[in-house]
Amino acid sequence: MKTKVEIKNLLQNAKLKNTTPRVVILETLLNIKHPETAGEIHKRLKKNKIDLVTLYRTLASFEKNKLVKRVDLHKDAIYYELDLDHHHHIVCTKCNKLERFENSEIEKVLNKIISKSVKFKNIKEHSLELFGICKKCA
Amino acid sequence: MKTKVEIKNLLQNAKLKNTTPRVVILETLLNIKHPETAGEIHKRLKKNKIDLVTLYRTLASFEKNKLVKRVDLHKDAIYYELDLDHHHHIVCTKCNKLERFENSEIEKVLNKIISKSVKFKNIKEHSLELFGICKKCA
DNA sequence: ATACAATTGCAAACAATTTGCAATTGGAAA
DNA sequence: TTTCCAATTGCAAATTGTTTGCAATTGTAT
Repeated sequence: MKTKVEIKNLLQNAKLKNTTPRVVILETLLNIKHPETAGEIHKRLKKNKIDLVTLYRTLASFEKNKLVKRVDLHKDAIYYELDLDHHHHIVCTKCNKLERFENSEIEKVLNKIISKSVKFKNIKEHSLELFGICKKCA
Repeated sequence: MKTKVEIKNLLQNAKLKNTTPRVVILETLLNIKHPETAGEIHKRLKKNKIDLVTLYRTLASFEKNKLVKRVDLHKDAIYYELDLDHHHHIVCTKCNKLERFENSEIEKVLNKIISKSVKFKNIKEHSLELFGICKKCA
């Protein structure tokens, strides 16, 4: 669990004003284990009366500052997640269960790929999600 | 370039009726080099007066039948692409230029990942896109 | 040639996300 | 501290992307 001070630092490093909505949203995101849509995150903010529009704008600025990333789950809305530790997901296309994973080999492969690229010489980010049927559903 | 007969076979294999809109959409998709949104694809269909709704429904059924896949380009709409040959993309976040790539090592890494998984024992599909700044923009 | 389920087009609804603008707020500078 | 200004927020309304309902049409198995 991050302290108030650490949260404040995250904002400061990103050169973002230390406002109540931002702190609350950041605290909330820290409690979420899996990617959620803006609507879902907004429900969690209920008691704090933070406008959905503010949430969208905050997510956008967090995204620009690499605090947050989008995750494509092949659904019809955008899923967001804190991006403090790099990881990926396996998604069950039947029950929507999620499993996180990390993998260091991927980075090596990506480096090889980029060295072969004509138009690019480095990568800033990448997305990788796996889809399948979980053991329970199978 | 695929012939009429091949297109017909693609539909038949997917157990989809061989209708004019589907053939036209499939032909169109075959001519597109990079993922496009439903709106963009629809513009290409102009002369053929195929309804945007039909396109959405067709893309959905093609997707279910693995003829088409969604590609997440971190934009605010869904991008679609024919999925006849497996590949990924590198995206320039500045000028939106795209480069395709294939990589066989990825599959090996994915197999390792799945063998470590608690909840999953195999993967049906995966998405992998890279984001960066292209040489021209850098 | 017929019949029925699958597919289509149109209109309208819906959901997610963005924009405009006036009021409020945080923090740098006095 | 107090002042001041740009950054941020909330509300209302607009926009964009996507889906749904239903009657008319079409493809294919019989």
